[in-house]
Amino acid sequence: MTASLLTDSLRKRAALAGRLLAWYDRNRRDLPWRAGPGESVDPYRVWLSEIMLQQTTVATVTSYFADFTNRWPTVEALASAELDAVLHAWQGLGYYARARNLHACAKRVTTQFGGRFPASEAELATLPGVGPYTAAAIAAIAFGQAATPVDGNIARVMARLCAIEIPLPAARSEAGRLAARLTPKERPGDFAQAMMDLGATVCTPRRPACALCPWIDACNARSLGRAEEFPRRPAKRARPLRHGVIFWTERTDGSVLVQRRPESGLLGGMAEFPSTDWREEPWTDAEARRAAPVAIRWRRLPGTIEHGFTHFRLELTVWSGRIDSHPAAILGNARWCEAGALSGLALPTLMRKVARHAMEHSGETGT
DNA sequence: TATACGTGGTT
DNA sequence: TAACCAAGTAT
Repeated sequence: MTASLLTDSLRKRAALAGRLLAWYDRNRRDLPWRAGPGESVDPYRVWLSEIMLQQTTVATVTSYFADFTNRWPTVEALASAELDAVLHAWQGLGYYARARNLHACAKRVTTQFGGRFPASEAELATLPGVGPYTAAAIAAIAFGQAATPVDGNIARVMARLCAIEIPLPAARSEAGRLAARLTPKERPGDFAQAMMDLGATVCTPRRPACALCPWIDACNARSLGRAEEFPRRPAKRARPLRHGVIFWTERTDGSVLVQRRPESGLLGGMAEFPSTDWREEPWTDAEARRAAPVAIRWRRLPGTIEHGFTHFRLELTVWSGRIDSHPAAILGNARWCEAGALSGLALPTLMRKVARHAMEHSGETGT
């Protein structure tokens, strides 16, 4: 018997929710940000985990979450940190606007709300970096409000349960409307987490384990034999390939030229090595020399750095140059960083690849 | 509504 | 291997 959430009785919907909660109680995963039995929920940890988990896997988040909560056990502690320290701790996690908003949000909660996160979905949604999903998730999980977050898991579970034919991203709001009809007054936070766990472990994007699903008899997509076809997705656009030249500028004392990226946009606020623009047209050697941060003898290192961003792929050529003493004319906002201090910089993964490549090839002859 | 925004793991 | 995918938000 399949579910029809718009016409099913309240009792039938409550039974469906109850079955999922029972499944959750049997299969509950112990995650570091979840309160253990008898522990009270800490809104700070819920919020921090939800921000980290945006578009990021549990496996990746775990070590960052442990590091952040060790260094900054409270929202006030995080608010007191320097932005650069937060960016440094966030390096490698990606989507760096999250780190900037995290810091801004901690300050807002500390100054505007006296260190207590607001409990309502509407107030939560006014905080930097907190959108509709995160506001609902915190309200439900940390404050027991009957809110219905819709993440990718929940959208997929609902799209299958109700065979939503509308393609993403519009399917998301439809999924939210339907999921709200299932959300129980009791344990709304557990219900949301149960939906997400179900999506993450059973109702997976590919090859869902329907035999293990507490909703197998209610699932419309399953009854149609089309579970894997939901949610419908629009065709993806190809990611263009962009090219750039990046300059590894070494002083005779071993220092390297670095600079800070603009506060917003790609890798905003993170450290980088001076580089050309990243464009689709490859750079000629002559163009690269003209774009170099200082007029010295450069050599092009063998090989390239390849890196994938969300909306384009990047191929960087690394050029290496050595310079004596203190050149009068450089820089812009660039500065020298001692070799041993590189690890103290907030370097995104791309720039770590560049540094590793440059150091591996230092001493070789370029082509 | 559409696009910008990282990275690592899986298939 | 290239594509796909992940507990989304800001603009």
